[in-house]
Amino acid sequence: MLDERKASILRAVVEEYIQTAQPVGSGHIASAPGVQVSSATVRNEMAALESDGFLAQPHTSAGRIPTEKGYRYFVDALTRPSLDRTASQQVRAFFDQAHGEIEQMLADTTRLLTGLTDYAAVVIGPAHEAAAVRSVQLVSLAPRVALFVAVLGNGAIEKRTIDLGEAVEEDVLAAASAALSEHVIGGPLAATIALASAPDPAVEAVLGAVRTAVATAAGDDTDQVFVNGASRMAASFEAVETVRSVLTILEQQLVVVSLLRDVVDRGLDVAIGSETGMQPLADCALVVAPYTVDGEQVGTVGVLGPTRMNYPQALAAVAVVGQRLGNRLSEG
Amino acid sequence: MLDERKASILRAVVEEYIQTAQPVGSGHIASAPGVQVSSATVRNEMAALESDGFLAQPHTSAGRIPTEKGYRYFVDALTRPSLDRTASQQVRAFFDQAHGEIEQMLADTTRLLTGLTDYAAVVIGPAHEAAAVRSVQLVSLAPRVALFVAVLGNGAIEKRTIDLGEAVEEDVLAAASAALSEHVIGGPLAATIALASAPDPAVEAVLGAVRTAVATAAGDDTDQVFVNGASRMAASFEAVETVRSVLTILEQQLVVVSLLRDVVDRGLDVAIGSETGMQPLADCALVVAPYTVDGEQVGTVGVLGPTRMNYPQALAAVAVVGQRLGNRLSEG
DNA sequence: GTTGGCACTCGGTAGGATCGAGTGCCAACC
DNA sequence: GGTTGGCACTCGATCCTACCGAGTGCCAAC
Repeated sequence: MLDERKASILRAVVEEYIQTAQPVGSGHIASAPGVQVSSATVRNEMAALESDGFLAQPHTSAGRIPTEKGYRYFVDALTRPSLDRTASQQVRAFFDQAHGEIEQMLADTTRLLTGLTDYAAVVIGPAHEAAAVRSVQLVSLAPRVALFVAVLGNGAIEKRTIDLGEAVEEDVLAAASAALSEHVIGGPLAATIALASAPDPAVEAVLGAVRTAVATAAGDDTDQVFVNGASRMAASFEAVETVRSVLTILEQQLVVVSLLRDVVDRGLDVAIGSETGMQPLADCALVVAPYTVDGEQVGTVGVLGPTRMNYPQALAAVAVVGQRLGNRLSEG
Repeated sequence: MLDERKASILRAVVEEYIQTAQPVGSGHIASAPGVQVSSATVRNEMAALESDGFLAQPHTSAGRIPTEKGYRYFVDALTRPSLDRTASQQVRAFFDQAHGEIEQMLADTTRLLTGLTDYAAVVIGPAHEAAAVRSVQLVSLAPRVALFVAVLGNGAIEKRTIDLGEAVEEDVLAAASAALSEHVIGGPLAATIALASAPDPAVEAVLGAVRTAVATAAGDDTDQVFVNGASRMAASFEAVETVRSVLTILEQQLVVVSLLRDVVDRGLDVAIGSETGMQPLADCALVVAPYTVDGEQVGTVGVLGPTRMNYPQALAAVAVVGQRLGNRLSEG
């Protein structure tokens, strides 16, 4: 725990550095509001903060910049989420008029977040496993190929191509559809698909193909990920190499999902630099918030920016968007 | 038209510059295979090529770099698409094992293209307008909300949230589904949706809602766009600012679609720099190829790289991938 | 028409001087 | 004892200069 004055100085350093991206010297801090001591005193305190690991010096005769520990303390103890009026109005307006397909809405949500924060935004869609099935159907596409289509309660669709092996009559397909409907509708897809069966061996063969098709891809890459604002990363960093490696991460949906999930599972709302566990994100910070639909945690929203991000704003934006998105999806 | 020797020199300059990204001097060219004259002669020819607008000099005492006109001549007259063995095997292997959902396959196709070329890849999915409908269905999601689901012949799904205005009985929804099925199945969705009607006013009301919902969003953003390898842009350019503006373009799906469509419509397979018509792409070249399904042109594949891209390779890769993708989608 | 020769250009690099923001330390002060 | 003004010091950034060399344009000779 830092004493009052050290805390004020650390806060001032972080805030200044976030704004200017330049190492900040004792002079600037001494003239900042909230610090009423001379630059010499500030220097002493900053030296102490440095030896405690909250600040670092790029080189001897430069100002200080916050370390990861410094940012962490800032986030945990020195600031609180805050969203300005226009931003919260923007959020309100967005969710008031949001409508249409769920995928479109989630994609638009990423745009909202990048607009609010000017960082890259990620939204992970509600997991399909949990959602109740409203309708299932088998549609013949080609003599030996059918499409299994399940409509979920939230308007999402789960589909799977079924290789039937041999030509199957329309009415067998219809019978299989009926058998599936009977057992699956109203429950979650993954859990109930095993229950469907039929006495007729031809129908049963089709059901078998459907079961395996649904099982194989389940939980694998069924998560829908929406990413937006990757171009903002280029604005946040000087080095092209940094931009490239961060973009590479953002392009890998599976990596992004596990990254966000991991952070949420650790109970964090911010992961700073190495806390992300990914070396290419050493200069990045990730702000996340899970959202709940009908009380159940089903997805995550987040923004990815430089470690010197505007944490109060990002935290507030992500929190309120997650909250609102959950509400919006809960009402159906 | 350039004489033989000027052509050889231009080709050598372009090839060298593509490889090294450095202005190339007369000495290098004179020692290149296919040019048997002294550097002095090369200098004379290069001066001529410059005054004809094929080459440019960054500054007086530097080598030459190709202009857009130089690249254009190179592409049109000095080179032919060529793909090395391993690359064509990669393509073959990919399409031999490609299977599953169409969206997944298209997304994987972008990955194939970035892998082949090391540039950003774009695939525009088959337009839904043309595809024959295999199945339509109305699924109730909430008391006043239904989901219209159409399964298309290629395995794609078109869906639309329907705001019913007031609560509608299950059986009315079923009747509307049946009426839709009757008129729409077998034809293209956009064209046949207007035909569906029913005597019962309650059912007709539902059908009206469906018609407007399908009509409003038709042809708007129904194109599926898949982009991959944006991080490669960062590797191609020095300036972060360039990377940022190109990324901004790639993030706007509508812009990407109209860009590719525009190039294809002009009958080009390559758009170089300002030929793209987009200022931020001044340093980029776009290689595209439309693909056909059952003889009809339904989509486009392309790669976006720096103007100094490997045209022979990119042209060949895009052409063969477009060809194979069309075949793959035609066989159903 | 081609070529070797040559003076010239000019970006890139290296070395050196200077500047100034910022530091650590110390003695004086309250 | 904590705070502060003063001061010598550090070191990156900036600017200048010299220099190098790749490359050019031009010209006279072949």
